[in-house]
Amino acid sequence: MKKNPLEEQILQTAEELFLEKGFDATSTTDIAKKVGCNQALVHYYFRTKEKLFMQIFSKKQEMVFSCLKLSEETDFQTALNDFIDAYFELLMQNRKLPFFIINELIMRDDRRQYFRKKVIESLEYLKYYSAWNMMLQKEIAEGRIRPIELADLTLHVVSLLVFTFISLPLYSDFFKKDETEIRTYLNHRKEAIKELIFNGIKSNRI
Amino acid sequence: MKKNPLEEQILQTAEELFLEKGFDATSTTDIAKKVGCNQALVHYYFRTKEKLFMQIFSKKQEMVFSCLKLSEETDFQTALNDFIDAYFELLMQNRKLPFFIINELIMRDDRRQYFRKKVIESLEYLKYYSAWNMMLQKEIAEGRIRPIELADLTLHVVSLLVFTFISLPLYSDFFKKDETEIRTYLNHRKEAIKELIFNGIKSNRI
DNA sequence: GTCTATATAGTGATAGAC
DNA sequence: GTCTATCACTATATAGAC
Repeated sequence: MKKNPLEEQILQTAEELFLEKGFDATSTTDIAKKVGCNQALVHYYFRTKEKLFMQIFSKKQEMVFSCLKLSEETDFQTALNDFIDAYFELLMQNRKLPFFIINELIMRDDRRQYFRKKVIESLEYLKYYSAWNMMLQKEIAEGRIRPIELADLTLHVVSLLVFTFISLPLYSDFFKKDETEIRTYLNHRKEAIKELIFNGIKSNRI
Repeated sequence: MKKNPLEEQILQTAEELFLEKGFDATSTTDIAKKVGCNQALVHYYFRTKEKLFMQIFSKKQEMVFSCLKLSEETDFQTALNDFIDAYFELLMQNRKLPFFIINELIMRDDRRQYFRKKVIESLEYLKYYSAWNMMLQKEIAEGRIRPIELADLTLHVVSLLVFTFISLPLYSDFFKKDETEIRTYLNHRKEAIKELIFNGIKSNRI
């Protein structure tokens, strides 16, 4: 089913505004104004603001989980390194994604339930989890990584990655950085985070 | 100047609601309803919603910087350990503080400028920064800590601490945890974070 | 100081003309 | 499919009675 170009444009503009300002602070009038049409048209295509939002939210939410696949046939350290690279790349190209998701999940109970349901439905993730865990346990057993829960390690990594992008607007605003400097900063942060993680989990028995 | 008890109650209630739902999602009508008075009274005491909010925001913002003082006469590792303890304690007793501050700073340009100005005004922070940095450089020079920028280390620590509390609503909601379990979880996270940090920066030359 | 009433503006959503 | 007009609602803020 081919979409009307205007419908596409509304969807596109809504995405920009929702990502920029969140659900509450974005009105259908704002969207219409930016598109250059009238506000009724937004409701004609998507009926409610909520339905329009959820199309965007569920798409963005899937991006969050898109990096969990791990390259088989390799060791834990390489897999983790690749994961950090992939996730960082995703976030560099979608800088507002972390705050957008977190904000909506924290602010609204129904979004949180929706998100939770999606996670549980996707049994895939359990599969990935146990694959990761087996690799980690092997490294621990063989004395290359100090004993650590996968859940803890995951939280460490996610904290470091996500907060980098949540705090990015403060960084670029406080220090008046331009796009080139921001890119340099982000690449620097990626390496610093990797260094902390890999040194932090490395067993000192070797 | 003694405050009217109702004025105090409005301020208190506004604080709860702003911390819970943020500026946008809290109306002066909400506040009045929870206090048990009428909406006009909120405006009588504070004139505008913005002025009421800023009283709370600036107070909360100061809390963010309240843990920077470092205990003199000690080594870097101990000082960092104490800092993490102090900050974690502050956040455990003010769990909504991180998201509240971040949310307002990201959503509104004027709040960001206000925050920035406050940071710059407080030259105190520079003093603390160079004190921390001297101690760190000493540890690096003597081979106990691997070379690292203080800015990077600070960002690591803040990321790990702050994200723990930003994501806390998701944790307690997803896994249906009660208050006791949450406390256990938080204490566990604190130790896990310390472990990562201290192992991550420790020089392997010793 | 506390109330009711209201001015003004903005919201999401729909009806109906073209 | 796109528009104008409008409804019902909620918001902040103020005026004025008591």
